[in-house]
Amino acid sequence: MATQPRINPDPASSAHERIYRALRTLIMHGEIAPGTALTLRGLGAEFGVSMTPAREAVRRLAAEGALTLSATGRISTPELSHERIEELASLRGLIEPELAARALPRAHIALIDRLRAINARVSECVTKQDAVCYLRTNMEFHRLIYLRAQAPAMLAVVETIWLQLGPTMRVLYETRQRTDLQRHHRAILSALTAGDEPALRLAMRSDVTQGLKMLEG
Amino acid sequence: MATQPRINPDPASSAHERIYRALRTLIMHGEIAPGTALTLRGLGAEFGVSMTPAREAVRRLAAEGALTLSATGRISTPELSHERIEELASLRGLIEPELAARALPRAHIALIDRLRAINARVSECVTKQDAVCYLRTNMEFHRLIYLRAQAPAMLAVVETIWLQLGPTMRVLYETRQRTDLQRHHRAILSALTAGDEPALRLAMRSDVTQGLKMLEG
DNA sequence: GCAGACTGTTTGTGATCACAATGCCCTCAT
DNA sequence: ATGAGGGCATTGTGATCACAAACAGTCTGC
Repeated sequence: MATQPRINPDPASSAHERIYRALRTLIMHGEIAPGTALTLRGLGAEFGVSMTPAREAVRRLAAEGALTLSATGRISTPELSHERIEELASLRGLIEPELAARALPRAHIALIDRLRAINARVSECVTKQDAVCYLRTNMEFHRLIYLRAQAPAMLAVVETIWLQLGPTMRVLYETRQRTDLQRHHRAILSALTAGDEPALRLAMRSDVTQGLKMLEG
Repeated sequence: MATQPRINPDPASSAHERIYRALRTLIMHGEIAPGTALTLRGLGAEFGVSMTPAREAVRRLAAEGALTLSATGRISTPELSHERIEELASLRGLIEPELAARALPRAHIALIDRLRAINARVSECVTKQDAVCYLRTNMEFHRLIYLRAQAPAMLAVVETIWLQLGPTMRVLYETRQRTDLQRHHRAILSALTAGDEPALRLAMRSDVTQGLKMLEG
């Protein structure tokens, strides 16, 4: 691999940024099983770069909790304990209703229509039994609401939590019964339409907590 | 600077870890003003290492929001907008009461005594008009409570938020009147002693939100 | 048969270097 | 006096290398 002259000076497409985004998406969508081992040289080779940018991407993802570094520096996707899952679920249950409530005053009919469209795609994923598809479109649903809240710092925290849950959620949604996954989304849409903040907070909290609580005990 | 042979193989004291911890403490305690520029070579020289570990520490801190990377890659401590401060304050107001409530069943008299001792040191810092001292001991007070909650993921999120607020809080606490900074801490101690969860949640929320809300508007 | 030592390989860490882009400051023309 | 232009120092990026620790496989000795 010869030294590649830097063609593109755009910082948004620097080597470590590309690896970071690619890995982040894979992890958040649950496309990497918990406990999977990664290597810097492997990642570098996979993306056609040296170890340096791979290391930076890994460090960044580790700081966000998306990857685990062992005591000896080995890299792997995290295997979450039940306690940790409960904590992360509680955090979602605290923050996401707040984001929804902040989005509510700005939720016009156009937004709700787009949400309905995404929700239809969520249903497709459920009937197709496609966990990755489900996770991706479900996050899209939530993110579209939260973007309206104009609260980037809160959204960043929530996305970090999604990231930490990613590998585990995939396993989770493949082993559980999929009944009524859509009920909460319908309740969210109703509350958004009616402008009913307490109902919205409740529906959001249920949607977020329900799927994860069943892992405990 | 000649190549330093690796004396200490302990991963907890690797070069990038040392820089990370040192910088993190400085930032969280508000010892670096918002908008201060840093350089990789400068940090490396300061800690007697090359750019490589400095870069990793910076990348990690940037991922946590403790440092800002400009579009051209320049490194600086963040200058938070009022909106962002409000968001971070709201997050604290959501999460920290929950942590306190989780700690409550485990809060024995020994813990409360230690909290009283820390609180006395907080008072000293206030009378000394020492902002850094105040921030450090105040965080110690909160962290000691939250450690009892046995919720490492939640605590990590909260500490990340403290980290983001660090440089700004210093400025904040130097320009405001310091009346009744201790009132909330006393209320927290009372509620802990009485085992009164609703009062504890309320006192914690007030303590956390009060100081930061005055920046808006 | 099996546990423990050993060896070759893999892997993360940190240093160093080349490079391009950025930022800064001085100069000069208007 | 001021703003535009140019050259130089500074800075982040990525590649490459040396090194030591960790891991995995085998082999030996009991």
